[in-house]
Amino acid sequence: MKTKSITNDERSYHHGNLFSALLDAAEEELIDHGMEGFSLRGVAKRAEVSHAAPAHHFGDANGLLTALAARGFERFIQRQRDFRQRSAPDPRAQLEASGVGYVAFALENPAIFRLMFSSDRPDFDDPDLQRVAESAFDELVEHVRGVTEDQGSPKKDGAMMLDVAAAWAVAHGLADLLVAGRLNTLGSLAPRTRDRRIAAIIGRAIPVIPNRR
Amino acid sequence: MKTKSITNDERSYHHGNLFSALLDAAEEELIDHGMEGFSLRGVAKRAEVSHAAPAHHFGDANGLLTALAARGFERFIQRQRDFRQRSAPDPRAQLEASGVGYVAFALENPAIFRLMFSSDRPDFDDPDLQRVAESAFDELVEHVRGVTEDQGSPKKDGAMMLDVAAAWAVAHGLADLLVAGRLNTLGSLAPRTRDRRIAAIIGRAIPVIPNRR
DNA sequence: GATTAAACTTTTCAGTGTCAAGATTATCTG
DNA sequence: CAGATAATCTTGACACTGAAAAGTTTAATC
Repeated sequence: MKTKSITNDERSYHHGNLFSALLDAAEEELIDHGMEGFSLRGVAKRAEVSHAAPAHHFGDANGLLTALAARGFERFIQRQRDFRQRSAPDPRAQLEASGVGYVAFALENPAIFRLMFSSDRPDFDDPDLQRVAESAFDELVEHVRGVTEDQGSPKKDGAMMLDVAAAWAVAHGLADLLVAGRLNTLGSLAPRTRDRRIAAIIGRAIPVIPNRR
Repeated sequence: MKTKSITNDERSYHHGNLFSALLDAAEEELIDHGMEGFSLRGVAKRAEVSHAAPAHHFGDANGLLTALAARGFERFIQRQRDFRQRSAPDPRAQLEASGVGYVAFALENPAIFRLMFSSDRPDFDDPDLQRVAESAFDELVEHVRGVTEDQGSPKKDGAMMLDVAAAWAVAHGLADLLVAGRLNTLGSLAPRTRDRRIAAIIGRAIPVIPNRR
């Protein structure tokens, strides 16, 4: 009956696109209060909807966070592509650009990044989340392969795995430590010089000279 | 009056050493239920004490977690020392051993590790926690310096900072990804070979040949 | 245009962290 | 060795949380 006439025509009993509205609200809630103070009821209040409304779309609170993490991974992938496009086309520059994008995403979205990598709450058995998380991993592997093949020495799978682990670990370590505010010698630098240092560090992950060991 | 005679003579009104008993209980709680399902009342129940008892020793729940994180850092430092002692004495081996110890601690104490590095709850302005966390950082810096000085090329502070960031980032990245179960190509290896790979990766962080760039 | 399904609300419940007030024991002072 | 005082722990209350159940409103379908 009483269609609360908000500025816009929206807001009848059925919200229309509560699903994405709740994701937005959840992201804000996470940014404002952190994982610690995250509250499903707070999210519902933000979306101007009853506290039980989210359940219908996401099951429970962790379901909402799972969907939010999945959306995070999509943007995460996209951000790395952005950095690659603006970079030189040679494989090594491309890999380093991916890493800089990895870290940039983390610094731009610390709450989401932590949700994606340092939380028990998202359900990584969820098909959507699993698919998009794997896809992020696959792109990394592809760019590592690009570098090693470019260096003329096609490696067998074991050595390849070592390179992937090394590249991923540096990028992730930098991102996680910077987000936690633990690497301020790097973090307090101006963005441009900071990104140059990050690229340099990531470059070390895959040695130019074929390592013996 | 009624001293409930437990097997031991303990358990009067005053517990005696509730402080450390609560830390132990909190650690178990964290291991069993994760940061997600951590409950102060659950901790109190484990220590067979009323739900408000922890407050007197730790203020609030985050205070308890702060103290737990601090104890974690002490063990963290100790674990790295263990690995160093069993390793060759040359600077590079010492640094790599530190890194392997870093990762080993994380894999042995995933819940505590996450509390130390990926949680908002501990208060890093707390003097105790801050001191011990800095001390962990200092040892790392010292061993990085050891490697670079050993290579004959004494670097100025900027380059030194880069080396520290690189070494820390790889170790931390490996630890965090392994704990999250995201690096199973590495994580599913037998411990000994796994540790060899980890040492190799960490070694890359500080290039043998002075990098130009 | 009636029936069915989907979207959302209201109510309720057990569990949480924190605070205030009370009970018990240890410690310190004379 | 008392008597006071402080430290330690318990009890009870409160506002808040996530989830489940049942009810209400709108959309979709036949």
